[in-house]
Amino acid sequence: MSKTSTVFKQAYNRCLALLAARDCLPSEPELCLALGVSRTTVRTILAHMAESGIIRWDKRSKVRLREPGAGDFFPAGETDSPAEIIERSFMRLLLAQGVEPGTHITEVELAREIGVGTGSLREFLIRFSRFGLIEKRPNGRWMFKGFTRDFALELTEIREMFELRSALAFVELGEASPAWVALDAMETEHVGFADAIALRYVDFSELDERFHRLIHNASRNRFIVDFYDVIAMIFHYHYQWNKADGRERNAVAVNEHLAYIDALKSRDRARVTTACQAHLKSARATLLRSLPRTVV
Amino acid sequence: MSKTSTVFKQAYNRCLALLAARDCLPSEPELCLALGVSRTTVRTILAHMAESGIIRWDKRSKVRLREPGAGDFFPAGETDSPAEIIERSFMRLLLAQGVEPGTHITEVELAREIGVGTGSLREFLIRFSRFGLIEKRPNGRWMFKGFTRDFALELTEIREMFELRSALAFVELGEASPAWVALDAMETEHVGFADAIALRYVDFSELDERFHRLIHNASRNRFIVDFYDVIAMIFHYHYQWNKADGRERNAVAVNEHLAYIDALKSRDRARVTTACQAHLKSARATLLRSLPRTVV
DNA sequence: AAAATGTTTTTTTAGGATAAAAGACAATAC
DNA sequence: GTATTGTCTTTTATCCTAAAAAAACATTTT
Repeated sequence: MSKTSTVFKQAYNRCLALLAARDCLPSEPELCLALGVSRTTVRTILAHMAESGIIRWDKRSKVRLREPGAGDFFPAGETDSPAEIIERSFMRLLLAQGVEPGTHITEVELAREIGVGTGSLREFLIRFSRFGLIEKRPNGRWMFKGFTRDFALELTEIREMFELRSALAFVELGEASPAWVALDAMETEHVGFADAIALRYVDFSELDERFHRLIHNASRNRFIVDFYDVIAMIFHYHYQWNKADGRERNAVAVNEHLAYIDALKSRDRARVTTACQAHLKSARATLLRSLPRTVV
Repeated sequence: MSKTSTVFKQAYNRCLALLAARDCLPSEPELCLALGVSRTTVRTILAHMAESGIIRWDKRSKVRLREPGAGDFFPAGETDSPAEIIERSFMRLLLAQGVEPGTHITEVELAREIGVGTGSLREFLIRFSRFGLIEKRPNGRWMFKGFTRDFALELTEIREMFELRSALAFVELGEASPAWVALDAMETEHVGFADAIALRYVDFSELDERFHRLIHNASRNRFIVDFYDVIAMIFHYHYQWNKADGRERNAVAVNEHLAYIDALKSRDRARVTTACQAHLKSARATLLRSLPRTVV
């Protein structure tokens, strides 16, 4: 097979949504900007819409013939790129399903199971191997190390080491650093969350990630910043499938963050150390508590 | 094209070397063991040797007909796997040639330059990106960040953090741990090096790597252990092309290692901290001193 | 003349084809 | 009966190719 047409399908769906609010479409270059794709793709979309009888397309006139229905959209499964499909399927396998540590698997087998080409899968596995959850074995085999208690402990050990160092580097930032402004903005966001926590608790993980990234950036060390990718991905997927006591957990985290922000603003290294360690300790406890039951 | 036959060519050369000392070859399974390849490959080698008139092969008899000459061996360039060629070419480009920070390059271009398929190259680049020296850009482009002073400082910052922690973990290892035995063996090796340093100073980098890996392993943290891969690769290639004052540098390092080993054996955390930091500080200085002249 | 459209060329991507290498099983020799 | 060889099947690594998407160029419309 050849390259998948997810760019086209996604843009097509977005274009249909766009059409719902208007009775004709703008010029091709304008559509390129609006949809974020090339003109080639825009023209493919227009041709497809004309063929489906949604618009009449003749040169510059692109008139809507009928209201686009639910059946005109490409289904959700088709609009995902192989990379997205792989990441989701793989993380589900790893975190939600909980693969036994030590399980071996071949690329071809996994590719067939997920329904993608071996090339895309291999690329993902190589990229993913730096997360320390899989290992390349001779003869193109991969070993799942499992999302174990050991993994969680090793991950949090590095996280605590890096974040404390970053937090202390944060304190040393000059008065003029934009990070202080960003920190203030985040404090406000956190306060907002504390009020509406019950309603929007799922969105908190996004704010959480931004908050910790802001701190890690203060280290001005690419290895520390990059390492947060590992943490962010694990937490993102892990919490997505373990929402059990998310509400209470996030309420606690918001308060810890606020104390942490307060400490940072005080520029007091001892206070920062205390607040940072307190928050990371509770984050570690949460992670450990929600480990898959199958592992020791 | 298809899979390269580097396994065959390498094994063929090794088999020729084997034949020089004997007048006939052993059984196929024995050759498999001796050469570390499958019987399929062994049989391909035997067939090739028979065709070249080096041996007469009939069932179990594999009699040498003539002394293998220099022309019978596959040339050095053909026996390297694409992965090896890529790694070497790329590191030369990066460290020896010194690419300007911010240089962009496409996969196809680089693949053509090195003379390998884009697939192999892409695989390498993805794996290599975790070293923090390159970055993937949209549209299959890659950006070289350059082997700059900043990179060296960021790298050594993490190294020092990780190694000190590992060294202190080493001290806590139980009396029965095999690491202590390994440490003793290494001490002996180091003493040997101190005597013959002038002759074998190039081999020291191998011992150096094993020594530091032994310490890092004590951390029992996969992220710390894995990170040493980055350091080892950088140092390996970097020193390979900057042998200027290798002799003196290694003499100093051997002595620092001996002091470091002594401190570890004393189980005295303060002494370990001092010895570890002293050695890492001088390693950092050496690295900084030998940075490409082109960068600031 | 400026902007849009029509057409062609280049680049990217994902998957597959193919030879290399490994492995499995059957047949044979010692 | 065990070790070795002959033959066949499976798996792997690499490169190639088709389609998708972007980009460039030419033409037309307002």
